[in-house]
Amino acid sequence: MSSFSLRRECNSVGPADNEKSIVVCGWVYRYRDQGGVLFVDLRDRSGLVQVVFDLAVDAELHKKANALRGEDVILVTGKVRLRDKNAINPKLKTGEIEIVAHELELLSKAKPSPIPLDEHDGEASEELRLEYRFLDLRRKPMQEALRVRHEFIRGVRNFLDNEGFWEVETPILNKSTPEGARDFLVPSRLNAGEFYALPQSPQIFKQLLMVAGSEKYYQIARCFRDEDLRKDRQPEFTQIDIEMSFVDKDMVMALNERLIASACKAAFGVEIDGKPQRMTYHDAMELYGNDKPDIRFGMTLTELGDWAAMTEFKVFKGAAETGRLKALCVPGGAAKVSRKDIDDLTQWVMQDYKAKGLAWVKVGEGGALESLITKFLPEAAQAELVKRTGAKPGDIIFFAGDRADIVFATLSALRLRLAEKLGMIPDTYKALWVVDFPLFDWDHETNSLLSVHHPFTAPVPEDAHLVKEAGKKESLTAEEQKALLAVRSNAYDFVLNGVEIGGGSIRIHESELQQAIFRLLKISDEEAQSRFGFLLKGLEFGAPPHGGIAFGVDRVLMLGLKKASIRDVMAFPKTQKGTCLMSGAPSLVDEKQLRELYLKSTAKAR
RNA sequence: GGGGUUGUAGCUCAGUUGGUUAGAGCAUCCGCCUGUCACGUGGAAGGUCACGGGUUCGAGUCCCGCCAACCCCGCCA
Repeated sequence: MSSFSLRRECNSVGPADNEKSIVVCGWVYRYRDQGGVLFVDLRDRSGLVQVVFDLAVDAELHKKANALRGEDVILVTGKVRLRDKNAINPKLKTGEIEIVAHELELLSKAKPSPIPLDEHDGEASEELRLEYRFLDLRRKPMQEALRVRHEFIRGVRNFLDNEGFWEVETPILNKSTPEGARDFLVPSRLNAGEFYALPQSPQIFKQLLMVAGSEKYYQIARCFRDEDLRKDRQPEFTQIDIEMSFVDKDMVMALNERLIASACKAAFGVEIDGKPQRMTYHDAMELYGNDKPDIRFGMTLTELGDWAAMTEFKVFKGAAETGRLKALCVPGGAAKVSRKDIDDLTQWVMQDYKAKGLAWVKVGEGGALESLITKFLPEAAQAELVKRTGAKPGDIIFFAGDRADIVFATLSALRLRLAEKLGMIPDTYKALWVVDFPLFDWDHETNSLLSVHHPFTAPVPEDAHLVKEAGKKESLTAEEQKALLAVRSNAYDFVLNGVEIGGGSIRIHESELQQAIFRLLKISDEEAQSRFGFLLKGLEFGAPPHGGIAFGVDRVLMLGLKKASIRDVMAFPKTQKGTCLMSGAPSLVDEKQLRELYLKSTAKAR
């Protein structure tokens, strides 16, 4: 029997083990050389325990221990001993005992770590942490993240298993469906010039599993999208992918509320209170300027479209006529937002959100409005403005008047940035469902309709006839097409603290409706057949009504663990340019490999 | 593709108006210390100031370029 079989986890050793001879293994976390006595804090996945090497007990062993350095991997055989009262360390779970070493085996010598692993020595730059990820993952916060991630996914599996779901795997090597995000492509060696695509999500397969009679499917699915990265976006990420048959929207939403509550309880130990509220897309945009609003704080937008006529300000009047005019009232902002801040904010919204400027009004202590534009605001307009925005002395009001999308983007961004700056965002969790998204969007480039979600999303039942009727017509005028922008989709997004963590819909299960949608999206029969003919074919062979959802595991964990990016909840994430600083991926490959794949690079040699 | 921030010892950072030999803490190496627990303590070693140009008598510092990491816009059905 090897000594390993006798091993105890460091954190498991306690007073009950007094006088017992035990084996512990792990990494040298800290060592304290007192001359005649040497202490080693030994770390394994479970935690820390103090090992003592005493010159008086064994001089040879003490000398051997003297050579130990941080991160050396050792095996210690020793006897557990209760510490003296004054030597107890209350900060350590194992602080009441220590292990008097009788044998020491150096299992693996370690070079000095290029990054600090001791929580008290701070954190290296992320660049170095990614290069030495195998060391970074030894640190407590990262170990914790991996553990919680495991608990979360286990919670999901337990819940869905209890609800009768089957976990089914779908292909990673897929057919490319150039729709939505950019595909990662994989060249086919056996089929010259042809490519697989990595799945952006298992969307079509999970629908076909419903056609296949699986009824309740889920998968912890890896998804791939070749788009630019953000702190909450990686080229590969993990989704809880779910699809159910014979359900309506409310059933899907209700199940997922319980799922998220259950998995969060398992992972974070928190009870999520009550049912998340539901908000229409329309309300989310009008009140927050955003389809994924952070509702942990108020500061909602004020409608000023009809108010513009009370002013003598051409900029406002013009905006209200051709676009929208809305305002954001920032409580206490008059003193906290300086002229310099306003200048910076103005430059920011012009640069990033295409705003033409940023008008503002401060409410003085006496209630009088102070601004460069007050001269355009008659008494009555000023009073009405204060009334509508609910502004109090000391507040500042920002205006955005422009094309609707610019107004929403500008004020939404301002709201979030100022709330953060002024410390208005409470440290809580608030979730909501956003529903009644439009089914179509307008593509200004091609002057045609686009899917907001994906083309398999069903309209709400009340609006389905509009789509079917429009689909029957040979051609539609621009007006007829734009009328369809009012059609609502039977979709739902789950939003937590201003982050979209899940989204789904009831799908189209009738091929007639599906074909109408394709016609409206100007996807020809041939094109539809070549791109997703296998789904359309499936829908013709008895497809049950079905719907589902997908949750971003990384994003939920980022929020639950209060991390600044999803990189901190993934074991081996990529940089913003999609590279792996540890492995060096992506990399050049041999000419021979390319030839086998019928590929030739057009990249210019560096 | 665009805007911004950062880059100085192994690590985290300081470095004034452009001016002598670029500093500190931690880590490393050599010592001292028998009850520490982020031990303490004496000493030593450690620098392509990301990289390439330029301005200047003189550049870590100013200018131009470039690379990388990060944040944002575009993009992400």
